[in-house]
Amino acid sequence: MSQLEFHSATEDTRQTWFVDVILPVPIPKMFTYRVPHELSDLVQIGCRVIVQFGSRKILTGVIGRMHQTPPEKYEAKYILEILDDEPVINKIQIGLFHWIADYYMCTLGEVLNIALPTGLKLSSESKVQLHPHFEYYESDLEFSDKEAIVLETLLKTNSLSYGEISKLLNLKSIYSIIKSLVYKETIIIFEEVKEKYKPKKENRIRLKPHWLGKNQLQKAFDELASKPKQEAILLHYLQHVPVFNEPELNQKGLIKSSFTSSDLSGSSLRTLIKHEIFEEFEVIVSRFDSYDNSLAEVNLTETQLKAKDEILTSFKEKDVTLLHGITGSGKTELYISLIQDALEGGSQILYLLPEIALTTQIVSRLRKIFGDKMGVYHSKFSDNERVEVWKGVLSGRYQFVVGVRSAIFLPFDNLGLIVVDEEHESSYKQYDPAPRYNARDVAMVMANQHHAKVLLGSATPSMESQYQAQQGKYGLVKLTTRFGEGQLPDFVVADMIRERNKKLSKGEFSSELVSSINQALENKEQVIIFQNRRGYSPYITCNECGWIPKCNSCAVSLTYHQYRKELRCHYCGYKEPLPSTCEACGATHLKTIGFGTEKLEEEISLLFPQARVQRMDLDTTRKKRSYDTIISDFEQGNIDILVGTQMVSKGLDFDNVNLVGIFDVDRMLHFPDFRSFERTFQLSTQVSGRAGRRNKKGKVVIQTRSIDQPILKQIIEHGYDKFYQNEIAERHAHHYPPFTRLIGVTVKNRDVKLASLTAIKLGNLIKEKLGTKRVLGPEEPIISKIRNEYLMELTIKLERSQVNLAKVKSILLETRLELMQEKELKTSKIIFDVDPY
DNA sequence: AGCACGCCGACT
DNA sequence: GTCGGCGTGCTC
Repeated sequence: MSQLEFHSATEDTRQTWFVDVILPVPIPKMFTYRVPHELSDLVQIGCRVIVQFGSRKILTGVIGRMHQTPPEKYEAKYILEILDDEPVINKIQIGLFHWIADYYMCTLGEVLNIALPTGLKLSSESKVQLHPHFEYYESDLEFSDKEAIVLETLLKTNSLSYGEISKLLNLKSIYSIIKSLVYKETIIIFEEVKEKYKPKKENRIRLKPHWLGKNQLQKAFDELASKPKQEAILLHYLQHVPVFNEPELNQKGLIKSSFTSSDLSGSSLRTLIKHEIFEEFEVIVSRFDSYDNSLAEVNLTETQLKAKDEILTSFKEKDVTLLHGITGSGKTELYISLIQDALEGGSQILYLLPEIALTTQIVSRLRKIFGDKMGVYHSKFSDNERVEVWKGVLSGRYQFVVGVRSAIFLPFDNLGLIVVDEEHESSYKQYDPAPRYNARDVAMVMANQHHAKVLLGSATPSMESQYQAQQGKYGLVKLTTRFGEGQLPDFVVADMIRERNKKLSKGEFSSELVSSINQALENKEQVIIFQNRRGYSPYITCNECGWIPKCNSCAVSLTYHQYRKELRCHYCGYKEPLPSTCEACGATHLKTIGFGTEKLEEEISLLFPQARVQRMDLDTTRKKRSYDTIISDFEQGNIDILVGTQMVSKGLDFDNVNLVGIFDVDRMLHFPDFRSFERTFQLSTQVSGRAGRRNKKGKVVIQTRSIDQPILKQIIEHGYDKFYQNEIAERHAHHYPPFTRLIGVTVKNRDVKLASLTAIKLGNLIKEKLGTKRVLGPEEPIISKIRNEYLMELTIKLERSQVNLAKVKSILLETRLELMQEKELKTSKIIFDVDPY
């Protein structure tokens, strides 16, 4: 009793903690919860907590701040549980989250949602069960038929989720029934929380310890003398685990599955376990195989060594260095060498790659050098695997991580170097959902937090990065010689208009491309044809009336996919079978218009019947292994011609490719966007880099109808500098990045008129506040409707030096808030996209 | 974003 | 009369 009094006395003197929790909801603030005294010693910033949010929802959040100020305007709820002994997110990250939310104009919750791997998030499901004091058969209460069904089912099954009840009663809204049953105190509602991450477990078998030792084992054999099947199992065990010589090996045992693989009897094993000769136990194992370290050495060439020196010198003065290295100049070796140095220095390293460049090829190459020290963070990994990489970074197991965009969210606490390879890639920018962040740019902020260095690498640096380098903000190092004497390819531009007029072309294939392919096939060389459009044809049309099938939910024509005989919308995923007749006039002839990779593949097979053709695009690489299969088939020479989208442009080194065809450069060139030239230059240069790797000069054929475009000349001459000079002048003249900063604004509404009304009002308000010159639009985008929402766009252009960015953003957010007060416009969604791509 | 709650039209 | 639709306000 005195003990109890003593306790409560100290509790009164103890301070009550409050925590501001970041919750995965799109509300722009943290939520304050009270910490029960018994948990006071356990709360830490960065730990996950379970809290109740709203009347019933249970959520996982992360503690973002701790303090002792009770909120004034409301009573804080208690946190229900703390999930972690140690923070899963560190303080540097919390700071970064704030920066991202601020800079990219989204909420902390949205950042958390993307940052935390799904496996670390918990979700809850509302369920009901019978009230403990309620006895159905002894009750005098009146129940409706539906209520009775629910109660009777609960007697049998213990608990039901809302969804299950809804199905059971064949009703959509079950709310009133539940409310009535709760009111009658016959059921209670509870939340079931599930931890998603499950460690991988392995069942193992070992000898019970008292059998260890020669005499004991002999005894065991004696006992089993008349039971050959059991004896076989014991022998199998001893063969793999020689406990005679090393009894300590028994501790680890032998994996259970090894007993089932051969002709050993499972039931005999069970008997042996029952008779306590063997025992079964469980261990938690990693989902990743283990590897040896340092199997391979990296030897840099003289040029590479020189570049490395320059980078290191540059790092002394500047935090960011741009490495401009042409394709095939061996940037990867350079990265590896720098990473090795950083590892020895004891700091962490992050190596970012765009999705399509993070291939098995590159991972296995790195694996040979860094072995177990390296973690891989990839979107094709399962939720569980990602949690293991996350925890591996926390525990220090992975000092070095190679990963895609989202790897910037891993819990690093001591970064020394971040490498952003293919720095110009647009896939570093996340577009949907929020946060609409650019991993390259966030990486630089992150490096700043850690006092780390950033190396940006590219064969075709983005205008932004090159400009910063020119201005002296970043260091600049060039690598201009190709590895292994490789030469840059010859370029040929095929003028499709002339070819067509002179009837030289075969369909959409120029005579140049056809003869080059024939030549390559004769020489037993491989060919890559690049076409940045998947599917069979971008649309089909009726020969008679010109009808074109369109998506019902989006303002686009449906793309025809031949291998499934389907029409598909590339924006919302809608699909339907290919109609046999025109839905407008009933005519039976529908023709395909335009070339996607599928049709290209088909036409090539027809034109070159002797060649083995393979297609590589989103549709042929959906499965986890399919990408690798195609690549290794190509590597082994089982494919003569590879047709593909962007996927064929990245990081693949094939010795036997000497011809690359760019099937339709115009499509990229005429894309209505200020970056279209930059993108065309980058993509064309990257694909061209696949041609002629070793000792032999490759060839690139570019098909175009705009033969006079100066940019084609720049691609041909591989004149990055020339291209940059022209393009930077254009950007300057028209006030585009890097001279300005853009904020894209998208307005969405299911009603066309409301979408445009909102956009116009919004446009007027911001024009008033920021000046007319700084606001472009509103305009209807090329695709004016997606998933049944009509879109309108505005672009805000801000001069870099003259504008207080933070102030502009707060004006924008205020304006949105203001507009959302208007009853009519409330249904509109307004989305800001900072630094759009 | 969810979810509760309210108000309204459309059917057993 | 329910049932289900959608509009609105709130979440520590």
